[in-house]
Parts: sequence; structure tokens; C-alpha cells
Amino acid sequence: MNENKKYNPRDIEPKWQQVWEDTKLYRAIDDDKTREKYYYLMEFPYPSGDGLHVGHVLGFTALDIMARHKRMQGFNVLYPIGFDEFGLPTENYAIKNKIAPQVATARNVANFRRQFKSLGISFDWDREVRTSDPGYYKWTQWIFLQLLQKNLAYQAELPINWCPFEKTGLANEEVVDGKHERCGTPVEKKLLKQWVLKITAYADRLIQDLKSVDYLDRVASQQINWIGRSEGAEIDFKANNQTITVYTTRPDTLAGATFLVLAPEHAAVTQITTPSQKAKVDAYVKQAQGESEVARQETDRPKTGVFTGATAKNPVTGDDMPVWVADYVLAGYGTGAIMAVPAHDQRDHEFAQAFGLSIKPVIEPVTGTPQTDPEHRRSIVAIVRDPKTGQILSINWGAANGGNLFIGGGAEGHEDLEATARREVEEETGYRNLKLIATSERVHHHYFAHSKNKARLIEATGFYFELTNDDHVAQKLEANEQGKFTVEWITPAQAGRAVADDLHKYLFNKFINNQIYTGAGPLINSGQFDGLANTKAKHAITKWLSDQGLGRAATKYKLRDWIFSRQHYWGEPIPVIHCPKDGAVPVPEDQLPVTLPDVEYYEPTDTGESPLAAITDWVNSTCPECGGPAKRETDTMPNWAGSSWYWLRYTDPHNDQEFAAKDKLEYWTPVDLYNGGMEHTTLHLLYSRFWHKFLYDQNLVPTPEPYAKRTSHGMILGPDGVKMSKSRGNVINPDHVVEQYGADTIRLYEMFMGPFDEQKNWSEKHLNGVSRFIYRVWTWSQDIITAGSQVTITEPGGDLGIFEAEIDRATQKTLKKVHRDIEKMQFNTAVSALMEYINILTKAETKARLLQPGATNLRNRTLRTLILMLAPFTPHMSEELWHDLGEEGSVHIAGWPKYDPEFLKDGLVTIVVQVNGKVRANLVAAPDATDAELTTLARADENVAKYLAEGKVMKTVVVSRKLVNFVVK
RNA sequence: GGGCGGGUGGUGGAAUGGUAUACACGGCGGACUUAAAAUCCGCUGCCCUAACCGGCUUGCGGGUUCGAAUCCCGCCCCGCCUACCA
Repeated sequence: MNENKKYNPRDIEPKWQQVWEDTKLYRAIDDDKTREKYYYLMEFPYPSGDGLHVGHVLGFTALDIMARHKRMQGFNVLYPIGFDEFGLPTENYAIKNKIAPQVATARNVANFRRQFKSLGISFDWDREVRTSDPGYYKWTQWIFLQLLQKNLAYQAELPINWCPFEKTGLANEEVVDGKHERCGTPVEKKLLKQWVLKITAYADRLIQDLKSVDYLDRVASQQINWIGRSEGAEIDFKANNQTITVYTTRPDTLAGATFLVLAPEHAAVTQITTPSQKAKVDAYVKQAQGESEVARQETDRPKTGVFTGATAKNPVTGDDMPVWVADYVLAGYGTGAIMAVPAHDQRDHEFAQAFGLSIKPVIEPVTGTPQTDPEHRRSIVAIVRDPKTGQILSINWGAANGGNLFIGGGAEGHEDLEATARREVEEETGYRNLKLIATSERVHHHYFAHSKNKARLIEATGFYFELTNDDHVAQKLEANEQGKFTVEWITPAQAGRAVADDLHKYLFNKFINNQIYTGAGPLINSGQFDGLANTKAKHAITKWLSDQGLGRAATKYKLRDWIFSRQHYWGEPIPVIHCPKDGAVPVPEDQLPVTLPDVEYYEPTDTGESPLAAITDWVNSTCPECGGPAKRETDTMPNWAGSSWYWLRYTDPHNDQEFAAKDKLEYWTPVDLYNGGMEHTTLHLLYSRFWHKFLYDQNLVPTPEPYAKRTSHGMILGPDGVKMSKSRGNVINPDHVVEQYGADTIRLYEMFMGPFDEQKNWSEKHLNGVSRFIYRVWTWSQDIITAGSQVTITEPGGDLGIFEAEIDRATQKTLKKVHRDIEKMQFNTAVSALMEYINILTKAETKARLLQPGATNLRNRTLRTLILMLAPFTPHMSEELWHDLGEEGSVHIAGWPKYDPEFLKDGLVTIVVQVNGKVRANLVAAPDATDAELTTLARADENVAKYLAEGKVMKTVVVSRKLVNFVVK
């Protein structure tokens, strides 16, 4: 027995990494017309001092597997890498350690490169881009100038989010729960002149074009929610000689608007406030402004507000509408003012109740399921509460007949409805001493009365009574009601669960839970619009307002323009010069890039200006327009700028004439698959789509969308199930795993952990499984390779032909699954298919037969296919085995094995025999057996026959190649 | 409150209308070893059983179907995103 070569990843991994690098094995070839291109993109990392973490490994490995798989199939694959280098953590590190951010970044990047290479990721390193490289950010600045030229970049004095700790302005997106997402400091408001990008100009297209790309559903829906498009109307009201314009999505409820509310920051507040209310209003506004964002964003806080003394007129009803100021109206959305419709908006309802303002319903509720040709009936629902116990009177019809209801009934003739309600309560329950507390509006309820076999539309009015005393008389039931129900007192909580009927539930929620109706229905109390369906009334009322010059249709978005200024050193300088005469003048293109000067201190200044403001010989410049003295813009771009176009630069990374040559963009874009974290769905992904669309409009890129497909990897949590963080001490460093087990093992393990897109916990225990698998593949392969040149003396057993067919079938089955699973990004099941395959190959009997002298061809083709299938997953081991096999070239450019369905055709299939859906036997049959043959075979089974004897076979279901099911009665 | 996921053995998970629990971890037993590790072999959802046979089981309740983890209705629970957005 000769000693096989040992598996030693510490030797073979660095060896092959060096060979791959030296031979530029993974180079993407520009403009190769002979091959189809494929562009894989993984979000480039921010090079933090901590290095790569295991979450990076997951995404980069997954795309690496796909890239290798495609390359082996002959595609011209672009799988590039770069570094998103600007950002606050590096600046903070620089401040703390008195080290230039350029130096810290270079060091971190070197470490990332080393880690990527140690994992065997097949990047084309010749295309590396770095966002803080002036050769790169020259073009970031250039794109900004194009935006400026098209008026999509503008300056505005805005109340911006201000972090008092980091002394910087923040984008809305960086504020989480009123706190700065990075440092947790409560955010304040500060007025500053800011550069802003008009992303809202692209809002509709950013929604529309999602239809043309293949994004995960949750990614697309999150983007749509974030953009938050809503259609409605702007309506102008006159109050105290001022015009107040409100925005509403419910112009149909205009007649129900009983007051107006302005945000405390609304510009008209001071003008409309009457002298007598001035002190109160000033105090309220001051208090509201002093409150932190945190407090204002707390949910369930009571409504507060104050009357301005001014009133407006409702254009439909002519009624007076008091104008209030309240902080539940946000200055930043719509027009910062609303018309309040307390009958049909929960927030307005709470406010009206708190301040005793009038509530006027203008839409009649509709419940139930619409029926065709219904019979109309006038009826009531009575809800009776006993104030002593808090319980509610209910009648229980039994689970089969609709369960619990309150008291319902029809009016007789022209009977007064309240009288009907009292009569029905008495007849059905015997209770008669009731005090009326509230009455509902009329409710249209559609249902099908099964007892009478009739479709009905009832016009029901709800009555809410309290019991004044327990006296009651005997029930007076009709013959068909007797014994059908029981009368029960139930708690409100029980009622909420037990009463399922739409109409009864609606009235219960209205009277007991103080809920209001926000659904659809016909208009009432709306003058000329009465009776109109509210969906139609939306348009009718908007048009009516517009005809009179009182309003107009309007579309609003939650998405705000992108605040593009940061008061920091470590970012791209905004290429603008401020001239006292000519204003903000763009830096001429031939003067780009505007590079960052060396500075001594990186701290932002107390005035909120960036540290660049202190470098006078950098700041002082001349105006490109008039040549007079002028000052450079000292703000820099946000960290999202460099990542908003980097996938374009990968196509032509060394071009110093343009950001990328047109023909290279034509060839490589769009990105075929873009993978990244869910956390970038609403920020980076929207920003980059916006920039891309803008460049498309300038005819600078060939496609309207940057990424054809977007996927997301799940987060890897620490072993404790909590997000990895330094402070928690649960961070796993991939370096240690690579050192201990090898890169191939960590790669395979991360693929095997679970579904790619789901969140999962790191667990060292489960590493053993893949580690053993790799060891078994290695050992088995070495045995086969050794056998290749040896004559073994094992006795050939059985029929070699059948054995060959079996092995080939297993190989093809595995190949089919691995191929499909890689394409569907189901790496965990691809790995388990390979595990099943190696389990078959290493079975003692199988292995012995493979080592027979006559099986030379079989074992060689089996081993070759195994190595090729594994190559994308475990590139180093596969390369080593490939060469051990005597191959000269790299396994990674060898052809992906061809799947041949012919191999799967023969062979017997297992047929399941069921009796009444329960498995009673397994049969082995030829795949082309007829239904009749299968049935006969199934009946012949002893155990099946036993169950068939229990009754008569009513029906036989046969699914060819799968099962036979007998239905026996 | 709204939106989107999800709930399967001791654990990670597989199966998208056709043998539920593949694959792996862990556990138990055995082989090898002076011993341990590593490796190899066997068993491993629950109940009944000496074993076979059988019964039960995919969060809970109902429905559709010859057949449901999978489809439909109702409920419970968990996660993520979002939130006075008028």
C-alpha cells in the first residue's frame, strides 16, 4: 500500500493563488465578440480597519462560484473589485490617531487585498478602482458638474439634520429614530446652505423602471415604499387674508373637513395668528421646535396643538373651519398644512376629540361582499352594554350558523329605527330598560341570507345602548327562531374575537373601540356630490376645485431631495468656486480633479465648516468667469457619491479622457447580477439608479437601468444569534478560519450554512461537516489517481456494464442539480448534492468496483467530473487534484462538464403505492411501464392487497413514474 | 398602524400538489488504538412493539383534493423594513 499525498491547504492554496495571479487567469477581455459577456458585481467594501468579516465572505464567495461556473461554460466574465474609501470611520480614526486618512486607507486596502486573495476569489485585479484616488474622483466631480449644468444640483438654505457630536450635516436617511445612525447622538436642526441633488425629479421613473429589472420582490417594494408616491389634490383656503394650501389624498372627504392644521414651522403661522392667540401660539411653536426629533417621533403620544384664532371656509359646505397649529403635522411633507377630516382619519379624529372639534361623516360605510341583484331592507343593529359589569349582550347562533352576533333586525313598515332597535332587543333577549348612548350613520351591508336564499343589501343603523337595570321579560321569538340561539353576556375582548360578521364588527369597533371609517362608500353631507362613490368623487371634487381656481390635482413623494454636502475633510471636494460677483461657478472641466490638500487637523470646525475652510491657500482662488478673487467650496460630497457610478468605471478603469469609453460601456453594461446587503436598498441602490438614469439621459451610458438583476445575501449573525460587533466580542475573523481549515473549507461552509438570502448564525460546530467532506473527496480522489497507474488484484464482481450505468446516472443527476442550483443561487443544496454523490462513491463496495482493472475509464471520467463540479466551490483543491490527474492547464478554464439527459433515461423507478392516500408499499418498475401494468403490479403486493380487501376500489389514480393510489370505500 | 418574510426532529436545514424529515451537526453503539484524537461502520422524529405490522407528526383551527409542509379561509407567534407622510 503506497502512502497517498496528504491534503494540506496551507501549501496548495497559496501556491495556486500565486499561479492564478501570475497568469492573470481571471482577466476579463474587453470587447470579445467571440464570447458572450457576463458581468457579476458584488457591492465593493468600505475598507475599515477591521478587515473582511465572514459576511463579506458569503457574498463574494457566492458570486465567485457563479463567475467561475460561467467562465467554465465559456463566458467572458467580468468580476471586478474595488474599494469605497471615503467615509467617516476613517476620518474619525485619522483624527484620533493623528494619521492621514490616505495612509490609513492604503493600509486597510492592502489588508483587504491580502484577505481576498487568501480566499481564492477570482477577481480581475487589473480593474481595481479606489474612490479616493484622484484619477477616480475626478470623474465623480465631473458627473456632479453635469448634474449642476442640468439644474439637478442646487443650493438651498435648509433646516438640515445636524449631528452635534460629529458636527456634520446628515442625509434624512442617516437619521434613525431621530438619532444619528452611526453614533446615536440625538439629531438637531440647523440652517445651513447646502448642495442638494434633485433625485425627486426621477421619482416616477425610479418606480416605473423597476418593472424592467429583476429585483427581489422585497427590494422593489421597499424602494416603492421609500419613494412613497401618492396622488391627491392641493386645495387653497383663505384665512385671515392668507392663502393656506393643503395637500390631501382624500379630496373626496372635503365636505367633512372641519378644521385646518398647520405644522409649527409653517411660514403662515405668524401671519394668520390673531393678536389674542399670539402668546399661546408663540409658546407652542417654541416648545415644538425645542423638542428633539426623538420625542416628536414617539408614537402614541397624545395630540397637542393650539388655535390660531383664524378661520377658513369650507368650499363645499360654507362652514367655518378653525385653523390650528399642531406638531402632528409635519413641515417636511406635502405643504406642511392639512385639512382635517376627523370622521375619516384616525389622527384627525384623535385631535378633534382632544379639543372638542366637530366631527362630520361624509362617507357611508359599506361592509360585506357585494351581491348581484340584492333585496333592500331597512334594519338595525343594537349593541347593549351593562355599565355595571362592562359586558355586552350577544346572541350565539352556534358555530355552524355564524357564531356570535349582537342584536339585529329589520324595521317593520315605516317604523322609527330607534323603536325597532328597542323592540328587537326586547323580543330577542327580554331586556327593556335601555338608555341610548350613540347612533351610527347608515351602513350599507351586502350579504347572502342562506336561510331565505336571498341576496340582500341592508341599510343598517347602529344603536348603542346602556342597560339601566336588569328587569326583563320573556323573549318573544318567532317560531323559526326558537331554540336556535342562546343569549350571552360577553366581555368586549371576547366580542372582538367571537363576532365575525363584518357589519356587527364594524359597529362594535365604532362604538366600543372608537374606530373610524376610512374605507370606500357613497358620499353624504356633501351637497352636490351626495350619492357619488367616493372613488369617483376624488376626481369630481378635484375638477370642481380646479374649475373654480381653488385647487388642483397634485402628486407628492415621501422621497426628499438628496442633501449632498458634508462638512468634512475625507470626501470628494465639491468642484465649485464662489465668486462675490458671479456666485457659484463650476470649476472648469480641464481643472479637474479638485484634489484634497494636505491638512494638519481633520476635525470639523465649530462653525460647521469643513476643515478645508482653514487652508487659506487652498480656499483662495480665482473666479473662472471674471478672474477676480473667489473662494473654493469647502464642503465635500457624502460617502454615497463614489459608489453611485463605480460599476461603470470597472468597464474602463484606466481611462483618463472620459469616465469610461462608450464602446466598453456598450459591451459590458448593464451589470447582469448585482448582489449586496438589504441595508443598501433605499440609499445606495436608489442613489446609484438615479445617477445612472441621469447619465442615460445625457446619452453617456447605453441603458436606462444599471443592474439587470439585484439579489441580497442574508446577514451572518454571531454564534450567539446577535449581530456581530466589536463591543459584543462576537466577531468572527475569516483569517483564523482560513488558517485553521483552509480557504476551500470556509467557502464551502458558508455556502452550506443555509439559504443564501436568509439570516443565519455562525457556528463553528457545523464547519466539521464540510471539513470532513473535503477530506473524503481528497482521499478518494488520491486513491483513484493512484489506481490509475496500478494493476489491482481485486476480483471483478457483478456486471460491470450495469455498474457503469449506475455510476454515470449518479454523476449526471448530481451534475444537473449542481448546475441548476448554482444558477438559482441555492448553494446549500448544491453542496448537499455533492455530499450525497461522494457518499455513493466512497461506499466500500462502490469504491472496490471502481478500483477494478477494467474500470479505468469509468473511474477516470468519474473523478474528472467530480473535480470539475467542485472547481467553483473549492478552487484550490480542485486545481491541485486536476494537476495530480496529469492535466496541464487550469481546471478553471476547462470546460464545464456536459449534462446528458440520456444517462438518466434508463434505470428503474420507485413507485409508491397508496391506499386512501396512505403509503402501503414501494414498487420498483421500469420507467415506461403503463398505468395498467403499474396497477396490476400494485394490486399484487401483499400488504396492498390486505388494505384493498377492506372495501371496494372506487377509483385508481396513477401518476406515471411516481405513484399509484387506490381509493377504497 | 402599514408593508414584506417566516414558523418542519435535540440543532442548521431539505422537499412548491405525489414516500415529510434529504444533506449536515450533535447524540448513542461498534471497529481500529496501550490510550485518546482522527478515521471507518451502524442506529438516531414521536408513540406502541422483543421484532414485524401499525398509529401519530410540518405553529393552531377549518376547507379544497384520490392525495396538502406546499393551495384557500380564520387565528396565534416570531423576524425584518417602515411609520402622525394627511
